[in-house]
Amino acid sequence: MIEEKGKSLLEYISRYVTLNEEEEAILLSKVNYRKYLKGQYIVQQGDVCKSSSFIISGCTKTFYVDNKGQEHIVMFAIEDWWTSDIGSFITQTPADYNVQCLEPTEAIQFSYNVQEELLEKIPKLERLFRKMLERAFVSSQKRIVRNFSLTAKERYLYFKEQYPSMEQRIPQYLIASYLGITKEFLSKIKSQIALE
Amino acid sequence: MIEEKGKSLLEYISRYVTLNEEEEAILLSKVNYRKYLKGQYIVQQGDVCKSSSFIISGCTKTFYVDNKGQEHIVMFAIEDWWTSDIGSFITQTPADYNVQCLEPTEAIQFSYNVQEELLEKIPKLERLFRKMLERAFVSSQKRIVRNFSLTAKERYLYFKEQYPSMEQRIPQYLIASYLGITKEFLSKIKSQIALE
DNA sequence: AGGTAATGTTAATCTAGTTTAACATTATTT
DNA sequence: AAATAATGTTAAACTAGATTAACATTACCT
Repeated sequence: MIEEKGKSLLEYISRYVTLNEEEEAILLSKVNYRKYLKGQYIVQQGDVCKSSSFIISGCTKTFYVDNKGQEHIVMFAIEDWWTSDIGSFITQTPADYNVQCLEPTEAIQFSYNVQEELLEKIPKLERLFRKMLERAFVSSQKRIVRNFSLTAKERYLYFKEQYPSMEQRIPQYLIASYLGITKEFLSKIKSQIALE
Repeated sequence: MIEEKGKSLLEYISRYVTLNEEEEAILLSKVNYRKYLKGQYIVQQGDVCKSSSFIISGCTKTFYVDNKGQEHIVMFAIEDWWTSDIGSFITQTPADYNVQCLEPTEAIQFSYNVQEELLEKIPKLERLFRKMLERAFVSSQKRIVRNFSLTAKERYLYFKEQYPSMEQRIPQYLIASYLGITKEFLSKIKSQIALE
């Protein structure tokens, strides 16, 4: 089961480090395959995030509910993306974010202990995670800059261009939240674009 | 020279991984100590960022000049912080950001090649960089959330509380830029706080 | 197929933060 | 000590985006 499902994960990993067959087998023997229904939570704000998930199929939203009860989308994840509340995962303290499935979602999960164990057995994986984090950090920084230097319309156009497949699958009001604007304003932007 | 200056770096590293004396010596023999005057650039937008810098003393700003000519502060760095344009550094492509010294600044620098070499000789360093990046990524994500869910005043108060020493050393108009507001509006916020 | 919940639109009013511009204060240089 | 540059303040007019509320459309459930 995992062997078959693990294909996309191994393919992903091979972009960063080269594992031999034995190492691949060890890895797949330790991780967990898990299926979620639409609407189910992978992580809940307040719980400790026990594992980080590599998405095989489906789509998730990561969001934060502020003290006024407002939901703010932090990120989306689709096939071949990782998702978790990293802050909670690395410190094993309660999560700030929720990760919820927008579609039926299949994931391969690394529990905290398994990840530690794997890093010990296959030290090459340190390099994998380092490189993944480098990229994640860079794109997070770039997003901060975009949020400051672009208007809402420019941010929307950028999102559309960068993640065309997400634009189709995700409701507009969630995209608005990701962009940091209201759904009404996104609607206005779209109609404005339409008659350009 | 490096031995003496390297103390704070080794201390910093020891918070993440344990190096033996030999490893510490190798590390210090490979890195470079460098002094900058106030106003000098460590990285310039458009150049490839050749090294990443650990600050021993002083203070830097990382900023981005957008296509309207506006400066946007991405981050500040003081003693015991790292700075560089990581995106440029890891891919060895032209930098998006400038890193400029706000004070006379001393730094220990890891060139790209030296970092690669060190990672090979002291694999434990993979773990160090992974852990540093985990923290950097988490705090970057948190900043995105703050920018969405807090008002300008709340963001300013948070900054003051988190980085009291920076608040003293850095001109208000740069802090305003970091917070994503104009200097005039920060001035207004401050006078409003003053008469509360 | 019909009913309900989820998603999307439009428009009026409002507000947090911007812009412009003039002036005040503090450092830095000579 | 004066002159200049850098930093900080105030206030009026303006705008990007929020809020509210009513309505339209689409998807989902039985």
